[in-house]
Amino acid sequence: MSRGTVSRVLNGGRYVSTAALAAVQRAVVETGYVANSSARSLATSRSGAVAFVLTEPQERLFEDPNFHVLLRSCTQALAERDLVLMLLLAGSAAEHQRVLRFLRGRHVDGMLLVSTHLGDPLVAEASRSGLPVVAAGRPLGHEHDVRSVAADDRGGARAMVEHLVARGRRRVTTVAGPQDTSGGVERLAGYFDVVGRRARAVDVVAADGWTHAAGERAMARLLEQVPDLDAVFVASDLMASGALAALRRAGREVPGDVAVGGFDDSRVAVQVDPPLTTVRQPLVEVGRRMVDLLLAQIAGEAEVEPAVLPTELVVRAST
Amino acid sequence: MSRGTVSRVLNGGRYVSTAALAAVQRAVVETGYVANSSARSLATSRSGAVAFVLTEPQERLFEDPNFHVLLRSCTQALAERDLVLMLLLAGSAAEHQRVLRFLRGRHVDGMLLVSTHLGDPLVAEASRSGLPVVAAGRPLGHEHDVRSVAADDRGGARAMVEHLVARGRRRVTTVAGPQDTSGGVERLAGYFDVVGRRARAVDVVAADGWTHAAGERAMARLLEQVPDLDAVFVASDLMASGALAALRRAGREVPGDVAVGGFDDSRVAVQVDPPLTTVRQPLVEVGRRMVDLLLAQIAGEAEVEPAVLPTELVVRAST
DNA sequence: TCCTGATCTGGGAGCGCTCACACTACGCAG
DNA sequence: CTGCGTAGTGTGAGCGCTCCCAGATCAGGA
Repeated sequence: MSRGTVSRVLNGGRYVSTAALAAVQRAVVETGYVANSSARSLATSRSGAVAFVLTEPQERLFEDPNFHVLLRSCTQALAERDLVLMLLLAGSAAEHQRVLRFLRGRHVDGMLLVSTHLGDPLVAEASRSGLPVVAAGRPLGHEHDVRSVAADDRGGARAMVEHLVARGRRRVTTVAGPQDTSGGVERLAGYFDVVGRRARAVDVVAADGWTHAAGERAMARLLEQVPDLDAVFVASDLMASGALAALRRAGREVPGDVAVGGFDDSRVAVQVDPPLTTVRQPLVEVGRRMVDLLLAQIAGEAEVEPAVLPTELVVRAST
Repeated sequence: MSRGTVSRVLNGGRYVSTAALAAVQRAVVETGYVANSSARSLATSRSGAVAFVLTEPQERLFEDPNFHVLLRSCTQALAERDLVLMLLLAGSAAEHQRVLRFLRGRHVDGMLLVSTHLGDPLVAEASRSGLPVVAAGRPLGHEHDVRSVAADDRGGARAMVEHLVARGRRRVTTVAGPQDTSGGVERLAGYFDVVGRRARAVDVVAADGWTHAAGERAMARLLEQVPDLDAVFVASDLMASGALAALRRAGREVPGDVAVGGFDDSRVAVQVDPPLTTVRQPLVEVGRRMVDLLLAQIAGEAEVEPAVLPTELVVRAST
């Protein structure tokens, strides 16, 4: 039995007699043989691993459940294709350098880029390196050279604001997300789509982060600027939980005095009181599609159309 | 300039002249050379990667912030030593098989085992395989053959129950965690340490999961069994947030009617209303120590003493 | 002067695979 | 009977490193 035959069996078994195939398979089971991955990588120049790169400072990562849903969904989708996920953090400058060195070392076959900000140098470097890359969310400033998968942020925001208006609310305000991220920009655009000419500058406060605390701060400021507001669309559930805290502290009833709408339909939406009306983002699907796009790119397929997945309004007690 | 010299420079530079060293370093910078990791792995039979294995069904992973703190801390600690973390899920039987095959293929130099249950076959396999392994939390049934790092669950629980008693509460009950996990068992033991002879069977309800929903269910049952309870120690913050919901639904004021103590000091502790008195688990430190122990084991050091890290009572408004 | 040991360099061997190609055997059409 | 295509097998080469040994150079002591 030659090495070549064994290798053929292990890689799909074309041009192998049934006798040889059975013999090899039996031997594999008996000896518990597992191919050495480094040797295989060296010979094929494919590592079987994909990097999942988080460009985000500590606080958000600790807090935001969205990342974890995405992380899990990507891990699973990769595992189904016998690929493994390597988790890389690129929050600080030092980490950033390490990630770049790592990618250049061709440890991985591709890269999933999560939560990028406008001007993030990693996006530019990634697109320049020639390594297959797929971003979660529209990569601001690199829409044309980096493939991406995103939820329909703008459409979802529009649906939410329309819902608030349909509930009879007169003064619909918004706590927007950070404006250097695609989610922040798009969801605010959706708000303006509906509010249109009636929009006033004071009705909008952009939070300085996607966190609970940032949502609380932004809501407090919004209450100062617009004391008679009766509805607020908050650009994420986590920020909305902070907004609820600010409203409670100000003595406003939800939804009696103020209707609150969130975004994401993450688990915090049902853990707060009252449960949040929100916009469901199909994050599990986003993860799967990211993996699909990445594998297509690794295989050399040339599709560049970014994927945009539909969102869905989920009505609960807060509006 | 020979390959040998270059290799020597790249690996610490013993027995290299300063001239050669400078020349190689310059060349590396100029050409942007990065060593190929598969080739290096093949030659050294070290992969530079460590597996982070989650043995847990979907729901908990989505919910519990503890995992993410641990995940991040391990990722960071590994990165500082130029190692990379591979995330593996072993929730279902199929995933389980894949993980085993993966480990046997020597893709990784070691394994961090998180959230194991009593009777988990992965623990047995891991300890048998000879691959360096460190578990988070005492690995029930394998305390002597698998190294571990854990917080002082029992001591922390004791401090919390003592605190409730010191607050003048007469009927201190507990929502315990699942009894097939070390956290569940140890924290309940800490409760009994304080309550001692006065303990009654009806005062204890073990939840069937570590989730918000499980905490809510368990609390509802506890209220049925002990209508006059005036304090409850809940074995995790996430479950405590569920317990708060159940108490609110039953019309009980917190902390007026019922004092509620949690465990973990995760971010949910400060996001619920009222903020939870809880027990801080040094999870970041746990992650670092796990990595330390694992690297020591990989290096062949023989220490087997499991690490137990101190906890700390954090008093907030719920008690 | 010669020997010894320390420092440094070069190159062969080998890590465990896959790939490409040469080769055999065999069936079937011309 | 010859030629040709196809299924199946064996083998050399090579992926890009590290390890190890042989050899060169040089300083310092006998």
